[in-house]
Amino acid sequence: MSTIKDVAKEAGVSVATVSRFLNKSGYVSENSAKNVLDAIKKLDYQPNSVARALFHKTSKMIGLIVPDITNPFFPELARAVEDVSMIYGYKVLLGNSDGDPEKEQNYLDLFDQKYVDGIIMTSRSSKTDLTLNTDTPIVVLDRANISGLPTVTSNNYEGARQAVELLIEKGAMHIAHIRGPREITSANDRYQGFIDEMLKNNMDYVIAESAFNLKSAEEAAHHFFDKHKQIDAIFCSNDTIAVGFLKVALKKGIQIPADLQIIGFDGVAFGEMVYPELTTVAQPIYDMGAMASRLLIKLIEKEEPEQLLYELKNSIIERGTTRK
Amino acid sequence: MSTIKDVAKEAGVSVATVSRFLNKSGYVSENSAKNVLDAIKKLDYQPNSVARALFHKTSKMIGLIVPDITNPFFPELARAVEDVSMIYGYKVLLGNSDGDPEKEQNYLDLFDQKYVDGIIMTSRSSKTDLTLNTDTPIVVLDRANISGLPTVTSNNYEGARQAVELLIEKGAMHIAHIRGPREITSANDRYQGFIDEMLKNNMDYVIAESAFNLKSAEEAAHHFFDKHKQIDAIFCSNDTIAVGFLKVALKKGIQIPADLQIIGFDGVAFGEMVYPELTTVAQPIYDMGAMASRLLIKLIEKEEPEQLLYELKNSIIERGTTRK
DNA sequence: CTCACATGTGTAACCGATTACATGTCAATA
DNA sequence: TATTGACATGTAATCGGTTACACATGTGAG
Repeated sequence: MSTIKDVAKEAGVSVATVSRFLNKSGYVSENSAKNVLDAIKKLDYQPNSVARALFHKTSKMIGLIVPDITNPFFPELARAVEDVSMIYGYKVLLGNSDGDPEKEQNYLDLFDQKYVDGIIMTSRSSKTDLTLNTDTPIVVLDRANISGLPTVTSNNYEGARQAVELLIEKGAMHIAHIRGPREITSANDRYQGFIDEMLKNNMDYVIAESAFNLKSAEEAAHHFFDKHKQIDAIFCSNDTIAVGFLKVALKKGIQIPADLQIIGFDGVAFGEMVYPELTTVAQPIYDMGAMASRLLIKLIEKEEPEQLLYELKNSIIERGTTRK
Repeated sequence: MSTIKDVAKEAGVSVATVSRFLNKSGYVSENSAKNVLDAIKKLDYQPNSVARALFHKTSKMIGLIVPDITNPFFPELARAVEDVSMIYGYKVLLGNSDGDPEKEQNYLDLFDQKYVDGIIMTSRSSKTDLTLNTDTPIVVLDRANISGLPTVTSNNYEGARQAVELLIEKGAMHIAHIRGPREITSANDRYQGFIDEMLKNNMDYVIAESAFNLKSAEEAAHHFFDKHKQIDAIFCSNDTIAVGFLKVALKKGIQIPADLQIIGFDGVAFGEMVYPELTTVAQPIYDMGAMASRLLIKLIEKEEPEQLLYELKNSIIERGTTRK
């Protein structure tokens, strides 16, 4: 690897001139410019971004913290973040936190040491759990409960409401909701949206609970179907739960969607892999990631963003687990 | 953010002493050590890793290039890489290449500029497509065709063979293989394993082809089922294709596994989400990622690794798309 | 009583960039 | 002719660490 000194020597100028050439700052004569350019090509020189980072206290990197990249919601988010960051010249440092505030703090510290320019995190921690370095802008994604920080979410409440509307419109009489964990804001919002819309329609409902993973969902489903024979529609707090219920229902020989309609939440890719395909309230996952990146980059570049809270709209995708 | 100078001043010693203390190198008196430690705590000092990186030409980061983190195979790999890297104190810089050699090259260059200590890449490019910086160790994952580089794969040929064995054992008489793209080594190996085992058993076979995505698989499946009525078992080149065929078969009212058995390859999470659950040749995805990290870290730390090619074993997971 | 060596510490060079500042040339202007 | 400002370039300080080296001091061996 050649350095700016090598280039300077090769071009017969000082390092300052090379630097000015590279950054198009200050004056460089045409002649020098040519020599420097030739030298750069000859030596295959690439400026060292660590040295730059040290001087500028800036790394052109953004840190991304997700609970678990293995959870199908996050790869798409991560992809979006990377895609738009890339456009603006930022690279992505990835961290999995498992939702553990300690791991989150580790990454936060680490990111600061590396002079990342900004951080995007999906977290259920509250502001008080974390020591935030106030010079580094942070955008919070999906779970909107680190109060005061710029946030990108979707309207979970409204999405849940619409899910219920759809089920009713499709003739459902006895609707159940499988809610997600109580620590997760979005699960609570979806729950509330469900409740409110049911009450508005004067309908009775059944609530069950499951974690956001397949195993937990299947267990819940087994219990559920043993107990509640009359239910003809289920709104699940996310697609994983929905798929778990779908599987168990199929196994029990329940006709989907004739006897039982199911609607999930998230709009994650595997909703299309199951049969019947899963009807769901789709979050604009990619857009949320892209939005978060753009917001963060505005913050980094000290532009005034229009808003600090972006709540994107969900849209219902009707597929095979609800009636035509 | 406080610097080593602040700490030195606070502790009443020179920066060299602080540095020696931090790195446990050279001599530091007990008294100085105590003062330094107090100062560090008081100032909440964290050494700046950019400055360190500049001096050491080392960043404690490893670069990970995957084609597309959105492809369900890679999150688990990425997770494994991050988990073991973390243990050894390395962080992960992520890049999606979309299999494009130009993007791969971009990340490679970028990683060098950032002084990453090593690189893990999943790539179908050949060594000649890429300009590799020879000081930075690289481990290639999954697709073993950048010849000469240390590699971690699974035995695709053998896995395919076993898949055929299983189908025959389960009474399949007319077996088809849906092969993956010809540019992908692992798809070719699986194809070859299929062919060889079929010939060995003196059986006729049908070959069809599909890209590794759901849409392409479903299209292929529609064509396939229209044309080949007598087929009673299908070995698919990966789980995505298998799920696509499963869906279309179910839609056509084909009984699975009674009339048609299906086996996939990869062992990706959504194989358990469909019903019937997908029988598959499971790659030890997490282990492969972990192995690649450990191998890379050995290379980084100039330890002599035992081997340069690790070929892990696949294992068949019998689930619902093959007979009991 | 020296000498050798372990212990302890500070000064300054260095990693590879950026940039403030000084210096110098040259043409246009007063 | 003296002054000014645009153009051009180099020197050296700086970012925040690490470490070679020089220079103490103290202790035990010969």
